[in-house]
Amino acid sequence: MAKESVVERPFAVFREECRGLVIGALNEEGVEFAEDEVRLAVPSAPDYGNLSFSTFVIAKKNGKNPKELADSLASRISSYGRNLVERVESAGAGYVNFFVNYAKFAEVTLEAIYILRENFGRLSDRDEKVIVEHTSVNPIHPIHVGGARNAVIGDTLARILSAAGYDVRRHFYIDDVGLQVAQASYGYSKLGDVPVVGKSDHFVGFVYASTSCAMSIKSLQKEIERLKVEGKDEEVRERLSELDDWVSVASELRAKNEKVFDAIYQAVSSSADPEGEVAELLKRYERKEEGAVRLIRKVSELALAGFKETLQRADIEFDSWDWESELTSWNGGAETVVEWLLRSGFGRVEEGTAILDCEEVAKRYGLKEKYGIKGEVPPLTLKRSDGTTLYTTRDIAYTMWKFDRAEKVINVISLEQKLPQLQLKLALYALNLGGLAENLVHFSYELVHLPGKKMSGRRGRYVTFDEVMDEAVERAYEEVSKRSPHLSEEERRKISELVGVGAVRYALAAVAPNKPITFTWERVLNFEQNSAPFIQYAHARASNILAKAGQGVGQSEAEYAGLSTKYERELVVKLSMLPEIVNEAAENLRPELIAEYANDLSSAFNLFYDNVPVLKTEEVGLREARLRLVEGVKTVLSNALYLMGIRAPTRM
RNA sequence: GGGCCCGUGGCGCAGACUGGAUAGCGCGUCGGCCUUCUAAGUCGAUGGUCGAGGGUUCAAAUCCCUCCGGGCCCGCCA
Repeated sequence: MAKESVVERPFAVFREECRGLVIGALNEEGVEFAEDEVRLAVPSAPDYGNLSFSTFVIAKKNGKNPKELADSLASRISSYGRNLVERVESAGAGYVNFFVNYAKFAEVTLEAIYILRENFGRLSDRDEKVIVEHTSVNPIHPIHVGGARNAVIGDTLARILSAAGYDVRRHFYIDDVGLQVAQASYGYSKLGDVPVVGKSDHFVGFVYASTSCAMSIKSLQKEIERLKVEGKDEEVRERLSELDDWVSVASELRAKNEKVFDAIYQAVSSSADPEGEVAELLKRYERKEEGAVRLIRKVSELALAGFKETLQRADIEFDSWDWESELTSWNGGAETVVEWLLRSGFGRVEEGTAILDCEEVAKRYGLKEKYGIKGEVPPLTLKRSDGTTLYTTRDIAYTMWKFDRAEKVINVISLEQKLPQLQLKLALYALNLGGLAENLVHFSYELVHLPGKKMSGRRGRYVTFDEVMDEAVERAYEEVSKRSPHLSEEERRKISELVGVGAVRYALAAVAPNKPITFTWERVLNFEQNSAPFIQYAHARASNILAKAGQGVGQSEAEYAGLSTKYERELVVKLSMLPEIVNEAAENLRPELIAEYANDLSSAFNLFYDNVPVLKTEEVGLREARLRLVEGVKTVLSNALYLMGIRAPTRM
C-alpha cells in the first residue's frame, strides 16, 4: 500500500467525508437544507455504524417521509466514490448510517500514531495567548482537598488547552494583601523564637487557625458582656453557642501544639484590640512599610514553600507566581482603578468608603440579559474606610495586568465566588473595558465537602492534599507489594508514588466540576475500574506485550486488513478519536472528558487483551498489525494520561 | 426573602450545552474464568416511575413552566 502523508485527525477526516457525501446526496435530491443542519453523531450501538445522520429535521422541512429520504440518500451515496467510507445504509425510522472501511482506517490511524507519537492528539497552533489562573490558595493554610480540586482541574485544563494549540501560561495569584494573611502574620509575630515544626505551610495553617480562634473567642466574650448589659438575652444565647464551638476548636488546636497555641492565645488575650492591630499591620503592608513587609512576606513564603512541594509532587507547575501586593497595591494599580471608577460616574463615596453601583453598570450596558442576571446586583465596596482596598478591587487591577499578557483569561475559582466574579466583569464595563470582560472566563467548580461538616481554614479543620496523596501512595504500595513482590523495593516505591498520586488526580478530575463532591477515602482509594490505576494498568499491559516482542516490532509489513475482530475494530476507532476529544474538551472547557475517554479506551483494550492473542499470532503481517495496534494503545493512553498530569508506568 | 448550582438502580457517576434508534459505567451483592501476552483484568446475574407534575415536539433524562429536596451566594472576608 502506498504511504499517504500523515493524517493528524483521522476521525475528523472520516466525519468530513461522510458529511460531504450527505451534502452531495441532499443537493442531488433537490431538497432545501442549511449546511449546519448536516450534523453527524456517533450512534448508540455498533450495529448503527460509526457515524449516523438523522433525516427528520430536513425531511420535515421538505414535507418528506424521513424513512424514504434516508433510503434515497443511502442509495445515492452508495453510487458515489468513497475513501474511508466502506458502506452506507438506511436504517430505523430515518437514519443514514456510515460504516468505516476498517482496513484503510486502521492504517491511516495507526500510521499517524506511529509517526506522531506523543504529538498524536495535539492540534495545530492557534496563535492565541491564554492565561489560566488556578489554585491561588491563600498563603495561610496548606492546600486542602478543595484547593486540590482547583489545582487538578486547572492544571488539566491548561494541559488540554495547550494540546489544542493555545499558547497557555499558568499563573498562581498570591493573595498577600488580604486580611487573613495579616491575621496569620500577626499571630506569627507573637511566637518569638518558637521554631517552625513540620511542613512549613502546615505550620502557617496552624498559626492562622490558632490566631483566628483566639481572636474569635476574645471578640465573642466582649460582645457577650455588652449584650448582657443591654439585656438582649436571645442574642446572648446565640453568641454563647458560637463561643462554645470556638472553645472546642481551641482545645483541638491546643492538643496539637500547646506551645504555639498558648503563645498566640496569651498575646491575643492581653491585647487591648487585636483586630485593630491586624488592620494596622495590613495598612502598613499596603503602604509597603519595611517591618510589615518583612513579616508578611516571611509568612507568605513559608506557606508558598509548602505549596510548591505539594504541587510538584502532583506534577503541577506554574509559569508565573503573581504577588498581589506588587501587581495591585505597591504599584498604585488598585488606587488608580478606584479613581477611575469614581470618575466613571458609577462609583460614589459613602461614609468614607468608595462604592461601585454594579446594578447601574449592568443596566447601562444592557448586561442583565447578556449575563442572565435576574435579581439586583449588590453594590461593590472598593475601599475600606481606613483607606485599604478590598480583594475584588485589587482583582480588577490584576485582571487588567493579565490582559496585557494574553488575549484570553480563564480563572479557575470556586462557584462560591460567582458574585464577586460578576462584579469584577461589571467593573471592567464601567471602565470601558467591556472587551476584556468578554474574554474573561470564570471557570467555576463546586466545593469538596467533608462528610458531616464543611472544611474550615479558620478552624484548622481540613483534609490536606498532602495527607490524601500520602494515604493513596501508602495504599498503592501495599497493592504493588502484594501483586509484584519480585520488583525491587526502590521500583515498588517509584510505582506506588505515581499510582497513588495518579489515583488522587483522576478522582478529582473525573467528576464534572459543577458537581459538589463529598470527600471519602473510598473515592480516592479506588484502584479498580474508572480510576487512574485501571488506566495505568492497561498501559503497563500494553507495554509488557511490546517489551516481550522485543526488536521484532517494525521489522515486517503490517497487514492492517487483518484486524478484523470487533475488539480490534473498536480499538482502532477509539484511538482515532483522541484529537476530537482534545478539541471538544478544549472548546467546551470539559477536562473530565479526557478521563472518560482514557477509561473507555482502557476497557476496550482489556477486552482485546483477553480475546485476541498478539505475540502468538502465527501470520507475520497480522502479528505486526496487532503489535502496531498495541503500540497505538500504549501511545494514546500515555498521551491521555499526560493531559491529566498522570504518569504512565510500563510495569506495575 | 432574592439569585445560582445540583437531583439518573443501595452507593458513586456518564449521558443534558447541540432533543433522536434498547438510558451507559463503576462500586456493592451473588455466581464463573489464571498450564495461553501481568486477575489492579474479565464473563454472567442482580438492580432504574432519569426528584414530582404539566407543556413543546414526529421524538424529551435532555428544551420550557411550576413545585419538592440538598448545597452555595447575597460582608468595609476572600
